[in-house]
Amino acid sequence: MEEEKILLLIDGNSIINRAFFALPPMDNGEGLHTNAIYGFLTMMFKMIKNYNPSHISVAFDLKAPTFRHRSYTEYKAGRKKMPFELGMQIEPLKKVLDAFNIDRKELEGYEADDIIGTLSFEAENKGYKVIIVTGDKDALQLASDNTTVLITKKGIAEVEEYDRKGVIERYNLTPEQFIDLKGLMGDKSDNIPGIPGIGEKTGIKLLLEYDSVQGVIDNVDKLKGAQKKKVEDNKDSAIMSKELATILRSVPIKYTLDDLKWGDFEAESVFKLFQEYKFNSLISRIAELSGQNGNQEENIEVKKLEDIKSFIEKVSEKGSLCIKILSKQGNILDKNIYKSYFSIDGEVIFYLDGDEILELKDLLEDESVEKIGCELKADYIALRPYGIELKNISFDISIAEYIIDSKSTTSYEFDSISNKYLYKKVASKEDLLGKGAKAVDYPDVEKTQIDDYATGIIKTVYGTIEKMKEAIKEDDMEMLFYDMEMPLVEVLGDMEYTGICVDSGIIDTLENEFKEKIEKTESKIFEYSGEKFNVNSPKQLGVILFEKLKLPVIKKTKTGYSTNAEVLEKLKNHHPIIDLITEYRTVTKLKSTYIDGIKMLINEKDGRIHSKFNQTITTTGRISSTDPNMQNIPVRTDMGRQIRKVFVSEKGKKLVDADYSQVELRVLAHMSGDEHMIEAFESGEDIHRKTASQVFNVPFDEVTPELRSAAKAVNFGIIYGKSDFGLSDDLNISIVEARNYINSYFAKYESIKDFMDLIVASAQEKGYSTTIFNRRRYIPEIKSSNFIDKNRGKRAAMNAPIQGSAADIIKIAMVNVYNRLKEYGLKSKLILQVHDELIVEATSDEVERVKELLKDEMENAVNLKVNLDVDLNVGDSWYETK
DNA sequence: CGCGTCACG
DNA sequence: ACGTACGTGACGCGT
Repeated sequence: MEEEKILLLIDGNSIINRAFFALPPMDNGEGLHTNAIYGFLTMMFKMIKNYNPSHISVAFDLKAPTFRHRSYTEYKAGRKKMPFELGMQIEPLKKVLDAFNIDRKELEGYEADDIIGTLSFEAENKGYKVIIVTGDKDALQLASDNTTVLITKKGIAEVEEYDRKGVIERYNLTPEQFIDLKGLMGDKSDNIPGIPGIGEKTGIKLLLEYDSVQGVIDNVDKLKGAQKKKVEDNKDSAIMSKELATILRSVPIKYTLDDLKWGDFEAESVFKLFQEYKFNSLISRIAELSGQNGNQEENIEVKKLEDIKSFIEKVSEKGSLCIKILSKQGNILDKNIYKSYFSIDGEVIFYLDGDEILELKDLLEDESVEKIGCELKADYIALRPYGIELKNISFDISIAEYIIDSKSTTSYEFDSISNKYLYKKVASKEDLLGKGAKAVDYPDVEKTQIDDYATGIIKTVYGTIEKMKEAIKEDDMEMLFYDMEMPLVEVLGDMEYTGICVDSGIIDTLENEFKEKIEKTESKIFEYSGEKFNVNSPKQLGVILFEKLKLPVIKKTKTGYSTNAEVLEKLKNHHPIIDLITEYRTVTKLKSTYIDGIKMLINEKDGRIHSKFNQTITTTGRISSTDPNMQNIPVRTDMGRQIRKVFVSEKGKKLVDADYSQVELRVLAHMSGDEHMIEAFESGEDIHRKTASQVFNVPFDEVTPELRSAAKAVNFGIIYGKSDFGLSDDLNISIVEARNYINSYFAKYESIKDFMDLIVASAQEKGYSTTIFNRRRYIPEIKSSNFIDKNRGKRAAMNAPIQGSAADIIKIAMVNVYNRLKEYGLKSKLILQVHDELIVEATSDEVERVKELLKDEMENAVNLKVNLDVDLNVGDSWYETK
């Protein structure tokens, strides 16, 4: 059966006009107003979705006079000129339509209406269904059984639908009579006179009686009084008005209906325009639209992997295999695989059910077969309970996209990658499982949907991998990607799978200790406040402190009084309740986040915590940790540090903790090449004291504690681009003094100053800054005209190379440590990374070798202009490794 | 789900 | 003159 032909006709001028006045102003940041284009497009997309047209054309008016002007010079006289902000949007809209390969028409001497009338006439006769969209009711005359006219109401969001029947119901008139109505009542907006004094109501009444303008004129004698006179006096005007209001249905325009076919377009050109116009929310729609029409992919074959032997042969020959494993919810240590999918070429996809994966163990562990995919760490972990160690994880598109553009706002899931590179909408994890779900929860999800989901991932991998390889090469990030990030996938997977042991006895002890302390402190707080309230509610606390106890308000937040630690510090001498509140805050934080939070996450099978390490989160290249976050376990205060007693080594093992000393400052010394800073590190002395002695020109032995802490604050401040204001606040000195410190610092370390200036200038020019290993961070806001954003961008530009290079270095060290432990056949395992610190759980007999290995690999991860220095500590718990 | 708060490097 | 240090994640509250 032939596909139904549906023609969508849009009155371009009418709709863009409506859109302009209906939407608040928008612009693309470069002076181009965009609200009308945006409105037009959202309207058009809605129509495409609702009516699924096979053909589309958009008709425009031209500035040149039309035949109507020639027959009636007053036609459309007095119309206001198009606002400048709207006029500038017409050409860009046409560009978008062209990019979509949507037909558009304009014809000198005729209006958009007439073009629409002509196209709809032919289409109707050829059996099309026609949909006309306009804001102008005149078009109702075109309604018929096969032509539906949509009139926008209230802006552009809603439309009223009229077919022939609809017009009759609404107006008691046929579509043809609608022209007669215009003849009688005229049209103010077009300056069509009609018969003065006859409006919509009278007009309809007359037409019901006499059928048409001619009918009314012929029967003028039957009318009475003033009405009779009006009609007699304006006969010619009525006839002319009807002519003016009649939409032509045979304008001399050359076309064939086939030219109006819709659906075949270059998604990339649309994407580029949407980027230029900053239509971020519309970008994902491109994929939908291209999927909906013409471009649709043929369905890929998904079939059971039967002939394992020949499959293995083929894979070995090809040397690469794309994998996606879907798991059921369950314990990380259990066999949870629901279905595994494989492809060699992206054209045929094979699957195995559940435990059948064991048949591919050798292949998956074959170092000579590259494994490609998306978020392969999950596949690595899913295989571990089966005794399978996925080897040679060589290309992960999620990680590739992360290093290509590590925006903090974008997701690196395959569906957004597909959107960006392929302009195709594929079923996302959320589409498959619903919000929040993390694993396949069979049988909630239809089998075919699951296959489609896996297919989407594998197609995306094959569709994007070559483009990504090019981008990586282009940006000189091959070492970063192939030698650091990709090997790290297995390392992080292994860390996650291994986990860290917790001592539940200690957790319970601490829990009770904290609980008692909280209760005691709370009741003392209530004594002082004279009433019970929720101390954890900043709102209620604010009322007690600043209204009931009338303490001075130090700072306000958007929503009320600020009660943060800084404010409480300033209030502590005003009232004894303050110290209690601070105490309460500290202890509840420790209990809720670190005791209760961690307790919930202890694995019931092995009594360990399997924190997740994420490789695609931070903008700088650092790793992040969640569930729980093992990278912010307290250490700075004594009470907080107690938490570290919870994290222990297994019996017969030790924790070996290795941390880099001043790695970021060393990176700064290296990158800037500053001779004095390098010399400071080469001296092997305490770096902050050494800095103080250099900057303030005092002998090393005479550096006072104050000078040392000033130097330390400046050293750190420099890394973050801190201002004199911030420094003065930190050190409790005047801004002038702080500025003097910074000036002396830069006077001594001239090359650091030059380096920082260079980074900022380069980021301003190129839009990004880079680490030692060419990791990029894009900083578009550095070009912002907003002072605050711009300055924040500058600071980010200065910090990213330092923080990022340090992240690069420890990643190299991690990969090397992991490989050496394996290579030597040691049982010790790398289990944690905390930015500049690695923790290995070592069997007692291996402790010495592990210490040596850690120090060696970490200090020699890279060769900088300064040495790297690692401190080692060993203990039975994390608390002891200090 | 945004906000305020606070834990880490 | 602007506002004032980079990068994270988790919790409880209140809408």
